[in-house]
Amino acid sequence: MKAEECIFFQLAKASQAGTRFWIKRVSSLGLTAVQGVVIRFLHDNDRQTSSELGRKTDLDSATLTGVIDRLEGAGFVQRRQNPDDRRSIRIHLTEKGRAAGEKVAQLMEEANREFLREFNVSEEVALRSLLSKVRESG
Amino acid sequence: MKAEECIFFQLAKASQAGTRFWIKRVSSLGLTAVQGVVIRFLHDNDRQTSSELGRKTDLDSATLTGVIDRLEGAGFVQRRQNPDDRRSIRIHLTEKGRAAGEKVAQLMEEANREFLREFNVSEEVALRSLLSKVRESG
DNA sequence: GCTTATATGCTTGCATGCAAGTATATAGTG
DNA sequence: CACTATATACTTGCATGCAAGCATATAAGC
Repeated sequence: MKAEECIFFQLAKASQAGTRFWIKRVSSLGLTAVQGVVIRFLHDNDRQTSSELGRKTDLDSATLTGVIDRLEGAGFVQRRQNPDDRRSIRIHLTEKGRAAGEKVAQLMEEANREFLREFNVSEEVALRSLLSKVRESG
Repeated sequence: MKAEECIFFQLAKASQAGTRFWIKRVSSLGLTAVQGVVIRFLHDNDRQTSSELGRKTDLDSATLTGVIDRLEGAGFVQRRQNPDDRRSIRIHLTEKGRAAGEKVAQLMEEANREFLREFNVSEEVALRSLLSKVRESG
C-alpha cells in the first residue's frame, strides 16, 4: 500500500478540501469554519448547554470553551447560568447571533449544493451513507 | 437542511474518527498522526525536498516546518542542504527514521484493514473513489 | 549584466483539537 | 447527614493548519 492510499490520509484530505471550500464562504460573515458550524447548530436549537453542544458537534470541551469565548467576544452569543443546574451554562444567541445564524443557514445550503455539483443523486447518497458508516465504525 | 447534514461537517467528523483510530496505533511509536504519515511518505521516497513533501501531503509549508522540526528533534530525520539548489533542503531519514518507517508501514496496513473491517469490497472501493472525487472538486 | 518575477523555506499570529488536570455542583449510597 | 462517584465547564500544554510576510536563491526577460 502506498502512503496516498491510506484511508486516514484520504479522509483527512477530503475533509480539508471541504473545510477550505466552506471557510471561503463563511468568512464573509466574519466567522471561521468551526464558528459557522456552531452558530448553525445554535440556530437549530438555541440555549443549549456547552456539553450538549459538545456532544452534537463532537467537539472536546476544551475546544468548545475557546470557540465560545471568541463567539462571545465578537457578540454572537452569551453565556448564561442555568438556574436548574449551577454546574452548567446555556449558550444564548444574541440578536447579532440570530441574524448570523440565518445567513449561515442560507450559505450552508448553497455551499453544500455547489460543493457537490459534480455528484449525482446516487453518488451523494452513497457518500453521505459511507461517511456515516465511517463515523460509526471509528 | 439540518446542521448535522452539512457535507463539510460530515467530512470533518469522518476524518476525525479516522484520525482518532490512527493515532491510537501510531502513538505506540512515539509519533503523532501527522508525523506518522510524513514518515510513511519519506519511507516511500527518501530525500525529498520540503516543498515536494508539502505537495504530496497537501501540508502548508508553515505546518511542515513545525512537523519536520519535531521529527528532527526526535532524531527521525535530518535536514541537509541541496547542493544543486541552495534554496531547497532535502529531508533524510536517519537510521531510527528508517526503522520507524518500516513499522509505520506495517501499522498502517493493519490499521486500514481493521478500520474498514465492516466495509465490504465494493463499499471500500466506492468510499475511496468518492473521497478522491471530493478532493478534486474542492 | 541588470531588473523583475518566481521558488524555497522560515517566522509570526491566530484558531482548532485533544490529553490531562482543576474547581464546583449534583447524584447516588449508606 | 456524610461520603463517594459523577457531571460540567474551565485551564494548561502541545501539535496541527493556515494567512501573511520575510530573506535568500534561482529563473526569465531585456
